[in-house]
Formats: sequence, C-alpha cells, structure tokens
Amino acid sequence: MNSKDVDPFGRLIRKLERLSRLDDADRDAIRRLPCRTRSVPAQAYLLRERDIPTEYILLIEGYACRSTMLDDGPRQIVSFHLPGDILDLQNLMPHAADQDLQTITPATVALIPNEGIHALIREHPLVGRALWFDCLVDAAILREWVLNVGRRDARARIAHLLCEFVTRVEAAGLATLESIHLPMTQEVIGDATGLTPLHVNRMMSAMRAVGILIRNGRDVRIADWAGLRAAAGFDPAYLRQAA
Amino acid sequence: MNSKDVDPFGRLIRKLERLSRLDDADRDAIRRLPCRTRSVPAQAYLLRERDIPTEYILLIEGYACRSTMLDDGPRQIVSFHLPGDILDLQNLMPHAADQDLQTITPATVALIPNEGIHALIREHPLVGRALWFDCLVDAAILREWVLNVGRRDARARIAHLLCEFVTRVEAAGLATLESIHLPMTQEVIGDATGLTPLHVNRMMSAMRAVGILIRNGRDVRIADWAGLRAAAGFDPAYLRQAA
DNA sequence: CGGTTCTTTGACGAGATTCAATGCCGGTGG
DNA sequence: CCACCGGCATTGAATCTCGTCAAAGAACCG
Repeated sequence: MNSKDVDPFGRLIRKLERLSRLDDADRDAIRRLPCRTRSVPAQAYLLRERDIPTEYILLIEGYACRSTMLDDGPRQIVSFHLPGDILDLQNLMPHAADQDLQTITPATVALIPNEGIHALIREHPLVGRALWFDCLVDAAILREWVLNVGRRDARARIAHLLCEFVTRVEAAGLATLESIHLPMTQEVIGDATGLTPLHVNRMMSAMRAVGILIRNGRDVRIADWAGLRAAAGFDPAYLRQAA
Repeated sequence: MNSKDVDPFGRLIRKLERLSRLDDADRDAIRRLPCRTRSVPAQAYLLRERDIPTEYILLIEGYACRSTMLDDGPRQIVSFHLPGDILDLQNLMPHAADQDLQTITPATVALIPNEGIHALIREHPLVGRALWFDCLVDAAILREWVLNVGRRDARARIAHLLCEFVTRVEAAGLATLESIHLPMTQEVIGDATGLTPLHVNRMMSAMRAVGILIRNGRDVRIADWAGLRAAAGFDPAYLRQAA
C-alpha cells in the first residue's frame, strides 16, 4: 500500500486541473466522492454493450479500452483509457451502454454511484466545466482516430496510434518516453487501427528493421521518437496538453 | 422570407429540448443571443485549421462538414452538420481550430460572439447541460464512425453513412424518408468513408442494381430502407433520438 | 517444463486504388 | 433556344495494399 492507494482521485484531479481551474472546495468534493474500489484482471469486461450502468467507472491503475464487436466478427477499439479517466462519462445522458469497456492489463477501478457524480456537477460548476472539457478532448481524439483509420496507410496508422498513446501516458505523468512500456498486444493494436494482427506484425517488424522500434522479449519500446513521429505525421496539438 | 428566417435559433432550441429539459427563461435567453447572420455559397470555408475563432457558428440552413487534409493529399471528413448544429462548440476550450469547417451546400449561418455563449452557459445551467449532452451525442457518432471506417467493407460503410444521415435529417424534422435528397456528391461520401470517389461510385451503382437506391438525374433517393439498413447493419440507438 | 498466448513467416487471394477515357447533366452565354 | 463548357458520374483494366490461410517458433505462466 503506497500513498497513491489512499487517494484514488489523485490522477483524476490532476487531469482536470490541466484542463480548467479548480479550487480547494472542488478538490475536496471530488475526494469525498462515495466509491468502492475493485481489482480486476486483464481482459475483464467492466461494462458490456446493453448494460444499464448504475455507477461511473474511474480507472485508477492499469489500462482499458472501449470497443464494439461487429456481428461477432471483427472488433473495433474506439478509445484507450489511462489511470484518471472516467470510462463512461457519457452515461450522464441516461442510456444503455452502446459499447463494451474492457481492461487490457490488470487494473484497479473505483466505482462511483451515479448520483455522487451528478451531485458533484450540480454543486461544483468548476468541476462540471472541467469534466465537460475532458469530453471535448475525448471528442478531439476521436476525430483524429477517424482520420487515422480512414486515410492513413497501415504503417502510419500504427505509428500514429503509438505516438498518441505515448504522449498521453507522458502527459499524465505515468512514464517517460524512455521508460514507456506498451501494454497492448499486436491484436489490440490491430483492433484499434482497423488492421489484422498479422499485418500489424509485418508493419511493426518493418519499423524495427529501420530502427524506429526495438524489442526486448515481448516488450516493445520506442528507439527513435523523431522517426516514429515522422512516420505518423503526428501533431499533438489536438491532445491539448503542453509538451 | 418565411417565419423560420425570423427565429434563427428555432432548430437549435428544438434539438436541445430533445436532449434535456429547458424552461421558458432558457429559451428566451437563447433567442436573445447576439448574432449576425450570413449567407454562404456551397464549398465555402467557415473556419480553417489554425484559425482562432472569435464567434461560434450556428448552422441555420444547408449542410456543412468538418474535415482535415492529410499533407495536402486525401481529405477526411469527420462529421456532417445539420441546421441547428453549433459547428465548433469545442471552441469552449479556447484553442486554434484543428480542423476545417466547410459548407457542402449553399447555407446560412449565424455568428455568435464567444462571450454570448459563455454567458448563456454560465447563467442558464439547463442550457449548459443540454449543450454538454449535445457534445456527448456527437462523440457517440464519432465512435460509430471509427467503427464504420475501421471495420466495415466499402458497401456497408456507405450504407451506414446514408442511414445515419437520413435518420438525423428526419429526427431534425428537415425531411421525411421519402422526400430526402442527399446533398453530398460521391466525392464527399468518399471523403467521409475513407474511400476513393471511384469506388463509391461502383458501390452505389451496385446498390442501385439491387434496388436499394434509385436515381433521378443527379438526385439519389432511398428506395428500400430496410435493405439499406440491412446492408449497413445500422442500429440507430447511438443517435439517442426516438425513432 | 508443459501449455497457452503472442509473435513470426511465407504463399496466395480479394478488395480497393489508380490510371485512362468517356458520358452525362446542368448551367451560362451567345 | 441552342451550343458549349465544367463538374460529376461511369466504365474497364492493371496494380497494390492488406487480408486470409497454414503452420511454426518464441515468450510468459504456473
């Protein structure tokens, strides 16, 4: 048990403050949110399509994604989530989930009753504003994904995905460029880029061959950040975080 | 000049009320928003990447889209917009535009100074809430687009795009299924689906051949809604509007 | 160690792009 | 009112990227 465990809301607060100002009362209100925390294994479903959620899911540790299955065939991942993300804020508009939420690594989550968040937003407009901004950033990322999947070729698509992920992880203070460990398998990368895992493999091998990536066992790292960025045509402006 | 012209905010108010409750004071506040209206031709840029917007753009008549150009080559359209849509609500978070906004038909827009919208949100929380919900719906549409472009084949992709567009136009009360006229060229459809206009043409010819679409001169209409829906695997739940 | 999951390799096939031309519709001006 | 012009749609053939099939090898887990 380290100090992070006693404040499940630390990363959330830090993220919101990167987007918009909060005052002490706002931070306290967030910290007093009712919640229960759970540990879940990798590949666990946190929420399934058609479920009616009664709690918001705040990711505290580990990585997760949102995905849809196309008639039991191919899967499309539409977003990745980091510690500090509320995974289903869209649940603000009461509705059955229209996608699956799944961990990609072992994770711990905090479950917050709907009414807790609703009261927080009602009584703390600055928090509401920051959460709204967070939704806007998510939407900007989604627009970039449409572009990525729609118009880039396989190599650039994968490179762009990696650039975005690494930038987000770094901005969240979870790792540095050198120490970043990619938690996703080639299959997951394929599901996020609209490619088959086999083709992902070919492209990643090619990027290793030219020295952009290096591998250590199953662990892939970025060897040439400038090269990766160039391959992706990556411009981080849409992520709205100072480099 | 018909009665619609005198209330530029009518469609916006109607859309917001489909998402969340407003009271009389809210509606009045919207109607009193300062604005100037402009007529613009088809294919006109309303905002370009890197512009710093000072006014929100409310679409009053006609159709528009949001797009990005990939290194002066292929274009990706990431959303279509209907009358009643505010085209750059993300401008709530002050930032240079990261995409282009362009009309696809002749259109009329209302330009609303930033501070007008900001004051409206500050003083009318129900309006803020409805606008937030509107952002959530937009995000749901974007997630569906990622899936569309990432995992469906060309025919299903085009069919899905048409289903979504028609459903939105109908829900907004702009036309009925029978009377709908598609305002986009095959090139525009290609830019929205990540396909070349030539391939769009082949797929649309195929759909005409099996009786899903019919053409009258340059005007394409839907002849077999059930068939189109089936070809697309379309489920309108994500649009959050009662059928 | 043994089994499972993830990664890798090679050959082949399909769907989409590209290239090259032609045809059609609709608007404009003589 | 008709002829021309420009944008949009259409067609066919060649090419290429990515997907599919089949199988084996490497890494991690207990």
